[in-house]
Amino acid sequence: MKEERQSQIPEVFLSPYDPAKHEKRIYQLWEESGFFNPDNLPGERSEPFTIVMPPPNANGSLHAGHGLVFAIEDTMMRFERMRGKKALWLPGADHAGFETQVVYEKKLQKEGRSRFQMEPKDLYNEIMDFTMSNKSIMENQIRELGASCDWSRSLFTLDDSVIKIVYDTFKKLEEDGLLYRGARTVNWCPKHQTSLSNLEVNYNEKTDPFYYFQYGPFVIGTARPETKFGDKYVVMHPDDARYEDFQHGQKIDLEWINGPIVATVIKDQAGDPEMGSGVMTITPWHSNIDFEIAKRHDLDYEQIIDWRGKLLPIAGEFDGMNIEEARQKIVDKLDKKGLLVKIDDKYDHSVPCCYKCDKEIEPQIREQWFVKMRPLADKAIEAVDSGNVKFVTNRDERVFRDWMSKIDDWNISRQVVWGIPIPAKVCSECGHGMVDLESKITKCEKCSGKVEKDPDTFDTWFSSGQWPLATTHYPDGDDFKQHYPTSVMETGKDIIFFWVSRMIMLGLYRTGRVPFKKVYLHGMVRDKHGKKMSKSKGNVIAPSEIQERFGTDALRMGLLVNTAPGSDMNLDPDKVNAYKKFANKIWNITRFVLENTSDMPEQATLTADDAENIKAKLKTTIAEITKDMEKDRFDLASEKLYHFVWSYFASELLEESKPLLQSGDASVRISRQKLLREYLITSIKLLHPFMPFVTETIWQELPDDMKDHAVLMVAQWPK
RNA sequence: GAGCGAUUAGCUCAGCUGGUAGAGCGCUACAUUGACAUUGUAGAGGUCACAAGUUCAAGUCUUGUAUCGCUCACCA
Repeated sequence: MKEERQSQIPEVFLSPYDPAKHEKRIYQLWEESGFFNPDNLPGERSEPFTIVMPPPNANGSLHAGHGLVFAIEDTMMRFERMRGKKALWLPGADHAGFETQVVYEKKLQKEGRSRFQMEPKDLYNEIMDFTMSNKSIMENQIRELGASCDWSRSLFTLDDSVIKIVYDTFKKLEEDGLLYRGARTVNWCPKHQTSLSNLEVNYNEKTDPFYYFQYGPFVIGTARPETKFGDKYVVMHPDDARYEDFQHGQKIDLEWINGPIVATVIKDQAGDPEMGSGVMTITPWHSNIDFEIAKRHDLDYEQIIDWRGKLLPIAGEFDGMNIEEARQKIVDKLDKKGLLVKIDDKYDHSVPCCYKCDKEIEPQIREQWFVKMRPLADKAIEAVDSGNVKFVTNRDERVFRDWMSKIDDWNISRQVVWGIPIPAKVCSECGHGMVDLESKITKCEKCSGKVEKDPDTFDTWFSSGQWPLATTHYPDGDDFKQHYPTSVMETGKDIIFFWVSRMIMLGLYRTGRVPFKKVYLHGMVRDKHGKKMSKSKGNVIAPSEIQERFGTDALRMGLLVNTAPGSDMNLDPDKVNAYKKFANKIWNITRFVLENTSDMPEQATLTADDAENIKAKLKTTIAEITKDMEKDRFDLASEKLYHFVWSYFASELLEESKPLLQSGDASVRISRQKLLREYLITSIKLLHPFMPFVTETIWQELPDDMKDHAVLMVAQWPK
């Protein structure tokens, strides 16, 4: 009897579900079906559903965080595709400017080379080769995660069409008076030899000595004696009674590090009477606050520290010395001169550091391109106010508004070769910058001086900020007409400022419309104890490793179940293993149902009891799951499905069916067969967005009369 | 300095609009040629951080306290 039944089911079900045996084949089936491309989808589909994929950096392998990105986005896509929408997921790869260059520099360092000994062109070409080979590895990993994106529309952030849009935006910003080139304080990394945006700077807690020096009649305090050579202005608050005898502009002769100097008294609101003695000297070239004061009073400023972190000739005998090395020597010298008042050893402060190398940032004045953010940010806030962009969590919306309300101008130029060149000329005489898309400008518009091509490249986020325009081919592309604004922007909450906010601002700026209607931000993926994954801690889990052990579906479920939107998730292999078992459970349910329903007649009717069961249990489950998914609660939907399938379908329904399937009453038996098939087909469909591989593998083995389409990916979502 | 979040079973976390607590792993006992050992059944284990308040009713709402974490800003 048993052998007889087994002979009627596909042989594949006789052994446990083995993901490695099916996943590749199934992805190929999808890709060859053409259904990743919305133009090929079956049936009439008018309503678009579009996601622009956050293009992964093409400089390495996918990490666990990417696993979460693709699990969430693919689930969204598959759900909406099955619901009959014109589903388009736009893939891409990011050249990731500075990020990639840093990765490549490390590689060069291992080989005993340095970018500073290379021709920029050679360096660029090497990084291009490196990126291209990583890109194809990465794209295969995206396929392995089951991503149902339209590869025929794939784009790279350095493609010509992308650069064209970026250049047009740059030009338009100039025309609209939103772009300027100016000498301003920038965050300079002495190691990487580039400026960084404020977002690329981390503040590290440090305890340093704090020095008090006699500066003429004043005592000044500083943690950075090495910057003090050029200090010839002494600043105090206008209302500070202790210094009311000193007049603004008053000259004072005093002895300083390298001999006598003339200091000038400046009264400015920035002087904080509470701080130390209430008096400070300023170093405008190496401090933003000091620079602001200098600008207010039209003071001189001079560079003290060079681009490599060494002292300049103004330092006299300290010329050419590293600042770390010079500090103590300068203090010693001032001490010998009797100018050292005291040293406070426990001064806690936070110092700005490069987010990549952790080396201290040296603020420097440098000519850079800046975008005026206020007008762009105001439009973005309006878009949120009017509900044109919605954040899935209120928390994200608050964070967004807060940052937007106090945004600074954006330094978009980088001294990095790996990126989109800035199409501009710079006057070698007056420093004036001119946007020059066609390279036609030969002399300065302002002073008729000689011009040179700007050697810098764009901040990678300036181009990424226009990614929704690029991927939909603004302004004439069909995808732009049909799919912009896109439906959801799903990405990590760590790049809300870097990327999400800039896309909203630049999208609004170019098109007058938001680039996406909804923002879903996921949290970070950590190790099973909630610790950040890092190579140094050795707790990094590669998605591929988990996929090999448990299968892709299990990884996806492990990432999604009970991970509330926006909250961090801890990836525990034991949890993933639970869903590996679950995949096998579905597999065996299918086996049971097929074994017991192969003789079901075509004309099967449900008994009243079974009809009632479907109405009360199956239909309500469909409704609940659908509702959760519509609210982007994939964490709840997946958990409910797990319990519905395992605790109810397998443990209860299947068990209670066993005697009924043996019933002498044919109508009872046949009804039960029909009910089980109904449950199976519905479960497989509901699970498909979450566990696409095992469900499609099963689907392909099911008899045709159970299916509404040959490919589950485009079958109809249950109602 | 400012903002945000968290605090629920041994561990890691859910609990969405308030109705006497759930999952995975772990633990204990029992079962076994059953669709499934990638198993089944049963079970132990929680004054839901603390305090006060609103309410017929609070893990869920309000306020405060403590601890942890994250983000932003910044100092001479």
